Amino acid sequence: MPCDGAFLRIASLMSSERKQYPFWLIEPKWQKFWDEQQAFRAWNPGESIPASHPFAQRHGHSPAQERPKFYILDMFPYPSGAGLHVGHPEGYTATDILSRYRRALGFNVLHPMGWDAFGLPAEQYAIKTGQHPRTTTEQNIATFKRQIKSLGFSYDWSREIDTTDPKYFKWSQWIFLQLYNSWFNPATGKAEPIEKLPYPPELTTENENRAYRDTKRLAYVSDAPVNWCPELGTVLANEEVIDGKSEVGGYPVIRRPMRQWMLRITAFAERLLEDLETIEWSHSLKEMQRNWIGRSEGAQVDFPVADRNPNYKITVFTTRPDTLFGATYMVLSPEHNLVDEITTPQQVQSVRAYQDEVSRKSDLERTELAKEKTGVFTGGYAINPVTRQKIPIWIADYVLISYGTGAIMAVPGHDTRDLEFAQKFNLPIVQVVQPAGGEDWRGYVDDGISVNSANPEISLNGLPTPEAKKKITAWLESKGVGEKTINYKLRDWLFSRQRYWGEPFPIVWKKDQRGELCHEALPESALPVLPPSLDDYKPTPTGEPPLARAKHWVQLPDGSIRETNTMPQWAGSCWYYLRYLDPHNDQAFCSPEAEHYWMGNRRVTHHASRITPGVDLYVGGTEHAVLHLLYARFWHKVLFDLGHVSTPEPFFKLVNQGLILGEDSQKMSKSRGNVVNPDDILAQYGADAFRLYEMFMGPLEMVKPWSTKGVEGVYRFLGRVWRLFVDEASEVELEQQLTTSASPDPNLLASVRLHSSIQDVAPAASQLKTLHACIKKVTEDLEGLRFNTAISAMMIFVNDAISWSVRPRSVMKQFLQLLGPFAPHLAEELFAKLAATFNEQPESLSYASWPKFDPALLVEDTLEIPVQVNGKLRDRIVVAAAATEEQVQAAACAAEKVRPFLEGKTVKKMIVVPKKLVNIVAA
RNA sequence: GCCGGUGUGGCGAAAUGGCAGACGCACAGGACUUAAAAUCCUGGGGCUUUAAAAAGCCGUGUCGGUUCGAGUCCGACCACCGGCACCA
Repeated sequence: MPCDGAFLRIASLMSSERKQYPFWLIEPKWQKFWDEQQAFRAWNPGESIPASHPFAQRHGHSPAQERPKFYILDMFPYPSGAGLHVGHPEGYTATDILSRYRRALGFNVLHPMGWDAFGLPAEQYAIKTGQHPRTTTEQNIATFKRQIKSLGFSYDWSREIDTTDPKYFKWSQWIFLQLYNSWFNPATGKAEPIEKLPYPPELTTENENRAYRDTKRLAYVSDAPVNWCPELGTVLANEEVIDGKSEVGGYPVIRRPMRQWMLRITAFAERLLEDLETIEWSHSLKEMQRNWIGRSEGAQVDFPVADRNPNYKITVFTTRPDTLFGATYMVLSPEHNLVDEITTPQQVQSVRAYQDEVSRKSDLERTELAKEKTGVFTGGYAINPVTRQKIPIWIADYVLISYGTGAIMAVPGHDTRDLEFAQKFNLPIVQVVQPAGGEDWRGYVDDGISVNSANPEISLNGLPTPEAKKKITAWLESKGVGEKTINYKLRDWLFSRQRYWGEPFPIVWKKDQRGELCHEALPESALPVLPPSLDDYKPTPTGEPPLARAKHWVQLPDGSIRETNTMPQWAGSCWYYLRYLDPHNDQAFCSPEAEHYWMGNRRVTHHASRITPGVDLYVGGTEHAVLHLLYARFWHKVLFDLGHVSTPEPFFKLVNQGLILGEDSQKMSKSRGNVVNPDDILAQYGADAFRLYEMFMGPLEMVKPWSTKGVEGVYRFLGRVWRLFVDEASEVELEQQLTTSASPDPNLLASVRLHSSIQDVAPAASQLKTLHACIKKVTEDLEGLRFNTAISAMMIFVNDAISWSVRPRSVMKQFLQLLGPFAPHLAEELFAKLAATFNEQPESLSYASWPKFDPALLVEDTLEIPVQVNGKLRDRIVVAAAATEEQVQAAACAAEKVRPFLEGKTVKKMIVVPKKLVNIVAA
């Protein structure tokens, strides 16, 4: 495919359509210039800055760490074979504009880019074609990088990272070891080194200690049922399964017990929830995280099993302990481990049959498709601890083993699901809550007043639900049969995958004295653990990872064997923002100095004390709301507890860019044929127009449809800017030269002369007003991330300035500074031309200090003020800006079109909003 | 079902409680041109009255409220988009 930039530019040059301005000469010229100059290199503490670098020229020789920092981050892309789509540059343009703006304000800006390159698509492609994933990954990265570079983003490419680079994933593995070698201390609420773990006194042998230790690690091995996707040949995390299908590819997922690595994210549930208060994320995103964590407050209650050894008890979790008197039966999940104990001989057959039937159902069949409740009676009974009645124990698949305790007390009177079940199976339904509004109590699930809820020791009758909950919980606690509990929906993170293209675990398995397999961490010196080379990357049907095929790699000389699972794609993206801080450090994932400077805080923080900003601004799509963003927060907190980072949260402010839809307002997809290829747009209109259009479409966070006509609009605007600055005759000459010259030579741009109206004269008051209104609007809008209205402010400036017969150089120069962050190539070109024409010291626009607006210049002498009568606009009056309220009132009443509306009426009141409006209330 | 977001011209959109529709697209008219493209200028919410200038009325999803004044604040509802969902 001839998708080379130069080729496309020549092709577009030859097309009949006349171009607005020679962007195809300007854009590569400045991209090359920035590259050669390393213009956007961010400086770490202690680094010496070459005197020739524009940062040094602007800020002198003072060390970088004395400048305020600004860390502005994009979600790094997965370099797919399809190349960049128009959604990527939306966020990237926004952050680029802000990076350039912050540099102009004098900040030391860290704005890096990298590649999240481990993952399934590369591996599947490898299986299909037989190429090593490394090869395709490198090709894809090269394409992405070329496309991203052609947009002129001001990334510090010296910090580029690639998660598949052993120099990078060495530290992903290192962080895994930190998790492995830590435990969560509930007393301190923090991750602590595993060496500090206290052992219960009853453990005596080292084997017992080891087994205990292994159950406490933040990275642990579990045999619980997991989401297995046969089609992908791997297990998946809960977060990667949507409606019972794999997020990638949409293949069926079944539950199956497998020995897997888990990360103890649940220990951090409360902190992950609480700390959302300390960061500036969108309301909806925080809500999604809260939802996923799914905290609910309630009580655990023990129900003794009747007619059995009293040690048998069923523990349930309920958010409605106040309805305990209404619990008329119990339901266990079919997988619950007490089912076998409880089931009576008569019921064994039907229970087994049901368990068997359920186990064959996918999650989708168990939930979405199941309209009718199913279940069977176990034959066993439990004792309701408050009514002392025997209540039947059922099993049913509407009770999930993975939530709460895997068992419920059923209160059919006040729970929709229990009611449905009870009606189907003729189980007793009693009322224990009286609705406040007199509705039917059956199936009433909201708060009300407790009724029928008393035994000789306790009565809830007459109490509103919240008080009834408190009272019964306290009573249960006093009896030792229950306690207040907080339950989370969040499950521990399934962290291993049966894949080739991922980080190997730094873990080996050995046999202990008794011949049992146990795991052991490799020492740090063994890192990075490189994956073996394989001929066959295909998953195995048994679920054994493909790495197991590399026999020599798996077997170590001392007889131990390597862990053959690999880490999920999220591992690399969990901490990449930290590696950017110090990407070439081979002694640590990042130096403490770099971490303190870039993640630390020089500004004053607001409310709670623990807050430090971390990444100042993070921009990316919502699709990572509960995956990457939750996992990264979790890892960051562990690193924080262990003293490796200085902030509890990684990303202080986070903005989601909205999805860009196709021209037909539908999601872009190949099948719909509405996909816009950035390369095409770039070839036709140039990078500056592309960037500007993506920002002009509407607010960053909104979902919005693409319009190629809209690109033409901003492209015309850039053409107007060009013509505002350059001499038309000299441009015609350039065009003629271009038609004769074989290859486009950027040096030809030198022949373009500045427009003769641009002169070194003092600006008129009206010109200054136009300029300063623009400075004010653009500055304020950049602070508020309102790129679309900032651009319209610049359009207003140009629409005005184009009619000026004299264009004062100082005004035009400041306008270019405003334009710079948005359309950097064009602005640099004109900025340089301006300097050259007036023999000014050439200055890099990238580091020129941001213009300041002067409010005094915006003050008007006279004002046009609308006059309303009874809230309806009737006329406008012109008054002196200094006019008193009385004068304004008099002028308003005297206005020609106002008088007819006052005739025969008395003026009751007059509202005068200074400099804004007059409203006359008359009756 | 629960949670969140969004509803403004033909379209993308803009408006610290104070002139609704800035800016742009599309469209229409004009200038330039042999012509077209490009460019430049002008005009566009709806309805009614008028030959016209002009004037009046209506208008920000629907209904109601607060206010001198509501796209904006409050209450109820409707539609669309996104997330979660047999979560006890």
